[in-house]
Amino acid sequence: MNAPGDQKLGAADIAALIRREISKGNLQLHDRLPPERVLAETYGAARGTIRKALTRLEQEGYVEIRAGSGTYVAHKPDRSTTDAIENATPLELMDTRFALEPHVCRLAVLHGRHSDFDRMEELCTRMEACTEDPVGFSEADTEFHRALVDSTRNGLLIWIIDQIGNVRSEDDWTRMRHLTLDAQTIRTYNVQHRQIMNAIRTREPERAANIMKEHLETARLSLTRASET
Amino acid sequence: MNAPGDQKLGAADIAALIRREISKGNLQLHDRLPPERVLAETYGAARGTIRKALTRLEQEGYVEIRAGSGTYVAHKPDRSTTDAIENATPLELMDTRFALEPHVCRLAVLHGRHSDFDRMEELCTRMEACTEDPVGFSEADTEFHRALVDSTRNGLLIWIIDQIGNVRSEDDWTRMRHLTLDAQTIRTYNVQHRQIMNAIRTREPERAANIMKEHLETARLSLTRASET
DNA sequence: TCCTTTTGGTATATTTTTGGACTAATCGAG
DNA sequence: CTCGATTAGTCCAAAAATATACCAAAAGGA
Repeated sequence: MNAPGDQKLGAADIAALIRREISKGNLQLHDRLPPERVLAETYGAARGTIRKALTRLEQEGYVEIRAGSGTYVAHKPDRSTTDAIENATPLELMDTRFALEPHVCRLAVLHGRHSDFDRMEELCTRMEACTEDPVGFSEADTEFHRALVDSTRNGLLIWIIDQIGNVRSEDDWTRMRHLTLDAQTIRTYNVQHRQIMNAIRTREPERAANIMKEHLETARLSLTRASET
Repeated sequence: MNAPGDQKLGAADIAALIRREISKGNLQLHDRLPPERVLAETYGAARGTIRKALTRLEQEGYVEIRAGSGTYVAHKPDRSTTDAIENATPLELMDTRFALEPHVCRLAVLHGRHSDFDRMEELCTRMEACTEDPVGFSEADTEFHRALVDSTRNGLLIWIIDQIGNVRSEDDWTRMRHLTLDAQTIRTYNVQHRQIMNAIRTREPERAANIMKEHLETARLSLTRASET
């Protein structure tokens, strides 16, 4: 494990290593870490050094030291961005989109500008030319939803949906999605996209939101149908 | 990256390299960077040069130099996560909650368990005891909304709302929020929370969502009223 | 229960490491 | 050539790390 090139580790280094193990989740809440004397050996340092590192981690709230008993993890791992999103199941993603996108439509009505809408209709046109090209359609579709949320001018929403979109563009999800994309489904989507655009143009927030819900419902059906195959 | 053909690096170059490592996150907060003598060797420069670079980085606030101890990173890497959320305005947060929380209610009806609902009602009781204690109420309120989203069992949603909640617990936002929390407002909130709970208990997703919308509308009004003061 | 082992807590003398400061020689471009 | 930056040394003092010993609380087995 310890390669020959292991340099000397100071208390700060060891603290950083353990802190990272905890943040990463390798050491979970209430886990007991090895005795100081063992840690000393594994890290190749003296016990006093380990002790300094642990004392520091205790002050930072990462661990709790109980005399005679041991040292215990006392800190929840940070759920990192990537973890939360990468571990999300397709259904979780779907539910999240169900929460966000209809309201995004409402906000688009409120805050969107003509130039935003022009761009979105341009993408609609592009999608309509892709009836026989699922991959091309999928790309344009992602861009469309991205443009939609952009038009809300809400940086937080944009960021959230961007994160979600990053997953959607990979893995099984994409593959599964492409399976469901026959010409008929694409035509349905295109109609819905146009309807959404019209509702936004005519400043009808609730109608836009409702069509988006239908749109997502259609997508969810395709998804479950595909996963049953 | 630094191929054998590394030409002579000046103090400014080395400072730039290290600065970049820190910004990129390869060197994280509290990490100790190698001793000056080692850096001198790895960068192929004399110790005095390294020293100049480090001194400069210290003045810029990237590192902290402790005599006899070492040089430590004292700068958080730019994280898009925290940036997007920390720069969010209260109104953006509000719109995002408007998107998420009503749908969270629907999902709570679908996926929540009795134990979840018990916990939420316990929090309702706690809030009702805080009519004259805005701070206590606020804490319980945050926990309530957290418990609500927990009951959806959707890790992605939980993470998103967790992130948003972390901001909400700080800064002007909290201060502004407390200003708006007179006893009357708290009573209104409590009634709404109870109504939401009832709708979830009786498995009425749309009713729960609608009451949550009202609840958020109330909160938004309080907010705008406060910001006009 | 009692006894042993394990574990953290403390103390201390010693050695090593590390940054701080200074200097003279060297290199490079204007 | 001159001027600035760089280099390659040296010595210093503070900080950290080591090695060792002993104590007290907790845990576990007989």
